[in-house]
Amino acid sequence: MKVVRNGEAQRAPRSGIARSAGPAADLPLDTILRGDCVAALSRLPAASVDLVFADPPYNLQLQGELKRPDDSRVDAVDDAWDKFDSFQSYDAFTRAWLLAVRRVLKPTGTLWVIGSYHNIFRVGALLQDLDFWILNDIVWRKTNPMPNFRGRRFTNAHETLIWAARQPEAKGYTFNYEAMKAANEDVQMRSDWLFPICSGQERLKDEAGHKVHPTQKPEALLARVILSASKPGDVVLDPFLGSGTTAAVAKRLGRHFIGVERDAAYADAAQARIDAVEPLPDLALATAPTAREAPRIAFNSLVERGLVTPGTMLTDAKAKMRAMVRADGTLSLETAPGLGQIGSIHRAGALAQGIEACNGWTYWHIATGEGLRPIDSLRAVVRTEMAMAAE
Amino acid sequence: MKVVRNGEAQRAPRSGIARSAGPAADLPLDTILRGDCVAALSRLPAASVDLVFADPPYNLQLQGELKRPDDSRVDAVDDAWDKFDSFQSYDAFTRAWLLAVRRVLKPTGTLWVIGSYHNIFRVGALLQDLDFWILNDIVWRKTNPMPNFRGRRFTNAHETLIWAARQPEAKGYTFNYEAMKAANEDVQMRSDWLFPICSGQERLKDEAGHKVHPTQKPEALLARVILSASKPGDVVLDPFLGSGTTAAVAKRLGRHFIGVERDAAYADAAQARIDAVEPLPDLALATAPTAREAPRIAFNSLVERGLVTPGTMLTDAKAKMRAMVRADGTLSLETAPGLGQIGSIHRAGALAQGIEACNGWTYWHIATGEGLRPIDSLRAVVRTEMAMAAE
DNA sequence: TGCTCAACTGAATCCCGCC
DNA sequence: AGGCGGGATTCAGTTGAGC
Repeated sequence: MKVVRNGEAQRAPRSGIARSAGPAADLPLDTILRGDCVAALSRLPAASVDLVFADPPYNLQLQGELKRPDDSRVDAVDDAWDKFDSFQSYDAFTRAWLLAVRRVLKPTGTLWVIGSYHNIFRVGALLQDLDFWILNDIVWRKTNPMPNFRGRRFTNAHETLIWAARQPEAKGYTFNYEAMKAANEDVQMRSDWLFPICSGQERLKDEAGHKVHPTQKPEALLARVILSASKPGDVVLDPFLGSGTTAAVAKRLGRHFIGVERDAAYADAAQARIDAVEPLPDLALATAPTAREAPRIAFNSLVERGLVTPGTMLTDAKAKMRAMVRADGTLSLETAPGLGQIGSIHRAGALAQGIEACNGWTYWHIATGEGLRPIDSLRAVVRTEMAMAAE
Repeated sequence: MKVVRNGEAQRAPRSGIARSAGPAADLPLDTILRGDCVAALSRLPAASVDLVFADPPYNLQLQGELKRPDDSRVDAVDDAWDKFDSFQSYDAFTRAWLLAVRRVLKPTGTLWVIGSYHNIFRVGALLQDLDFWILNDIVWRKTNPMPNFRGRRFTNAHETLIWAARQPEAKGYTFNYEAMKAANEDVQMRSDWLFPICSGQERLKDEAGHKVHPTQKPEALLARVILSASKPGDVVLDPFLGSGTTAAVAKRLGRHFIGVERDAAYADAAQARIDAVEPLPDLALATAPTAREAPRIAFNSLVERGLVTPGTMLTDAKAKMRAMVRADGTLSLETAPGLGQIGSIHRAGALAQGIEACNGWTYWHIATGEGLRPIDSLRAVVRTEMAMAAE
């Protein structure tokens, strides 16, 4: 399928603050659009949204009354009405809203969809058919799932989320790797997440004490989605807003939201909920400075600043390989025979090990009063100096 | 789509003894059929198999080569059998073997398929299209998955299994509910299972020490599948036998097996492996208990559960050092100058003291009505929740 | 024999900005 | 827009050599 790509998307700055460039002026930011999501999305400018979270109808095939995905009642429920028709119309519905989402997503934008085994396989296959690019499937493990009452199956204790980029080979999508790792005891965040279901105080209830929405998602789940895949100031869209969890969490986390909801009662409850949310202060939001986003420092600038003197010998951590620092910031390998023994700290490190690539900042060490230290520690000094100078 | 149903299917007895009636006389029991699985299955009698476990190619669609941070190359699954021209051709392949499986399944039979996000959505959607009836999707959580080396996604730490009945409203399929519950410390077995990947002694190696099959599954996984969904004496079919895990476990557990494998080297290795298996005595066929998961709690989960609010200030025991809790569960040191003052509770604690490592749980304290308390004291609440969700 | 440590490994759709 | 090159990136576990 040929996909229309939009050229107007803004590029986020490579370094500096993590907050993205401002959203397009004609976006209905921080509002709930009432009505059908495909129609509402078609009125938004193309390539304007950073992150989409979608919690579509699950197409639960309950015995008895059947409803179409658009919630219209099936006129004549007779025996001829078979499941294939139901899947087909669910697929058509899914395809329609996925295409609408694709149009409003920035090229660097990503999409999350949550579902259960009733619908998630269809959604995932359609995502692939429509040329989205799956980045992960995520399992939400419920601490407190509903038990299986009949004892005829395993307790259905999880739901599945799919995280997908707008297109294959998407570069530049947001993934706050360091924040996720730090949030997970300093090991990489995995694809299986553990959260309680939404209950207690968090669960919206009407005056009669009945739950407002049958499938309200926990805020913790949305918080992890939004924190992992967006930056403060980004635009988060939820085409099936329901009780408004996505919008409430986005607001609290300093993101803009756009919600679409066609049920007036849901939209009213969501609006009231969102209004009561107090955004967190900026300081509690700034994403951890990632190594990738840190200002680039050339090794040569260490030489220029006098932190490293030309002629200094660098070694690897075991002091086996040696290289001399030259005045232009390149290294000269001491022991390598033949040609090509001069290059950047990275090339020299790769040559020293006989491998293709190497991070010279961590490979090469310099002798100090307290023993060998990686030259990366000198770069930290420069970075600190620059940060102080900027204030 | 209209699905061809086989009229010759036998009706299983409505109730009765746990051990199934004997298998059909013309079944090639306990053998490996060499060749293409669709062709092999077409030669089996219809409605003759109780349980199918299928581990089809995943269609991984790997692009280039991947290297670890130490520059070593990841030994990827690049075999020809995993390559498909398009999703369309993968779908055609899948549809063909699913239809072949449907024919040989008894009306009470069930099918398991394992896959990853690369293929499982297509398999699941096709199962539904072909009128199978999904009973559960099961998540195999890996204790020791391969990390994400580039830090651009979540660690892909699970695979998905679909458990489906041959047809909707299937009655009389086997689910050993009590055995599963007993194996799970007397609470219902959930849809998320925790197992290590297959390695060590269990992993088949050739004379040169290379793995025989790139994707050998752990026996523990197959044991749970077979113990949950079949009875002793049942016929278990694996259309993609590979290294023979399904057959080996089936034999050990007192089930008959039929394996199909077209690669001669795989089939030879599987045959040798199966020959070495000693079936368990009848009395020992009771299920083995599963180990409980050691609860590991991230500070972030306290934030996600609302036990600690973003913006809260933590201090050390003497209230000298201060740090602010951020929305993603990381801390921001208040007094450290320059960059790099954001990190996990452990990193922040180490930074605050100028030491290499620190247990943030005991270092950081939170103000309560009864004075400062270590944040470790907040973990008990989460531990209780997690213990209930653990296996 | 027992301990330590280095080396190796696993179904993986794994970078990005600048010229 | 394609190529170049700086430089960022890993967890749990097994095996075997060395002491």
